[in-house]
Amino acid sequence: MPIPKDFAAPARTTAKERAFSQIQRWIIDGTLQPGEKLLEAELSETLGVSRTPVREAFQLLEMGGLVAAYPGRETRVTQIEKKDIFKLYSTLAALHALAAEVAAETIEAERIERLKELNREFAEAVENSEVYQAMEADEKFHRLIVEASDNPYTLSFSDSLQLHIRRFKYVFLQQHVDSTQASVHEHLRIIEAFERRNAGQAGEAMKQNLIRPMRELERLL
Amino acid sequence: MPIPKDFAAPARTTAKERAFSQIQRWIIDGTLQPGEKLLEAELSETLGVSRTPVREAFQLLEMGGLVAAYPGRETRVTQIEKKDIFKLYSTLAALHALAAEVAAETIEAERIERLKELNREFAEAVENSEVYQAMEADEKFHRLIVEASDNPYTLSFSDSLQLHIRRFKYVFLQQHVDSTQASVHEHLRIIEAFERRNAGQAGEAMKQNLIRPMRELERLL
DNA sequence: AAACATTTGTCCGTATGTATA
DNA sequence: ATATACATACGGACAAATGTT
Repeated sequence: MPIPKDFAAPARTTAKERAFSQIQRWIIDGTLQPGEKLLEAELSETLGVSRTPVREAFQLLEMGGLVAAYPGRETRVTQIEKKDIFKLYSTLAALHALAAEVAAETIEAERIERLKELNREFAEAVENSEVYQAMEADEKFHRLIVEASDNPYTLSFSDSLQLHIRRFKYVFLQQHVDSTQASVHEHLRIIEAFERRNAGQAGEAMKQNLIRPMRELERLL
Repeated sequence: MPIPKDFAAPARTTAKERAFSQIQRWIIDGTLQPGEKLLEAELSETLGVSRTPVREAFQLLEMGGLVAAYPGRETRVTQIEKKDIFKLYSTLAALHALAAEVAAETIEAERIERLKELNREFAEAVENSEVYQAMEADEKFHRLIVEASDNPYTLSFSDSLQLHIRRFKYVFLQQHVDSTQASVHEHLRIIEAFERRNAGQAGEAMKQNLIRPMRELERLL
């Protein structure tokens, strides 16, 4: 079989990117704690690269809001607090509602089928209390809708918010997430709205699907 | 008079930040054209700094979507096209509508007063066909509302979108913007909604205030 | 195909600035 | 207040990769 020419993204992976991804993971899963000071020298040794890619990674993380840099002084992991739940979810709800409205007008049958699949996966994971799998399926479900809305700005903002939310779940709830039967049904309502090309219903169902878990999270903390 | 201790942000300005700001300006005002290749060496000489801060600036610009980096190969200014008008404005409208709804519940009299001032400035600039001043006053008006909504995620996304929109206006319309009398009145409706603490009206008026100029821009191109 | 000219990616040294004793 | 230790910001050199002749 002929190898398909290294299609889509030949982009080789640089030391900077590896450093960035790894440090990001450590912040999200709590290995690097909120408020912790990051030392270039220490991390560069741990990661087996020089200080330059680590420095560059810090700056990217700063733009994403995962660390705060005080030039010439230090770089620290940002804090996160209960108030952020509302700020994160309300923003995400606004963006995903928009995405759902736009997607409702143009989404293809094939993508709808994929959404159904993902929701089945999600339901199964919920059934079996596999919280991590449920979270992943849920995120994929939402991301596919944002992709269908064909808006790179929304997509990038959404990814950024999801990261912070994930971090929140890890730090505060040790990965316990709000995957419930209710969410499965909300997903079905969204899919139904897509099939009927009903943008309004799609947007509303999407908002519901984000506002409800937000309230639950707030109640838990 | 005693100098006030370098209050709030003592944060010294680094070479990286200067490079970042300058290159960003050049991209937005079209000095650096869409699709143009950026050379580290050339820019570092122009800016009178070494390649390091320039490289760092490139990476930040990439996160903001103003340039695209192909690792090991090159970095280019991103393209922009008519389709982006809808993508940019619809996203901005969703975020600003949210901001207006939240702000309506909590905004203080003082800030409302400041909004009135800004809208007077805006109206005056529109009256005198000072398009640049009008654009600036309009942006300040919107930004103040987002600040009032007290959500750093929305604020940072909004700033990012405004940059792209500004770039759009420069590149396609040579700074001709859609500042009309209609916008002045829409601003008044938003202010009125704030005074009545009517979140729904605030959000709707805000959407109107963004969807209308979007349509006008689309018509013009 | 191979050597060349460019340009980027990475490393590390040094100066400058910051915090601490 | 001064000195000391330390971390960062920046520069410059080299290595690796790209695409070009």
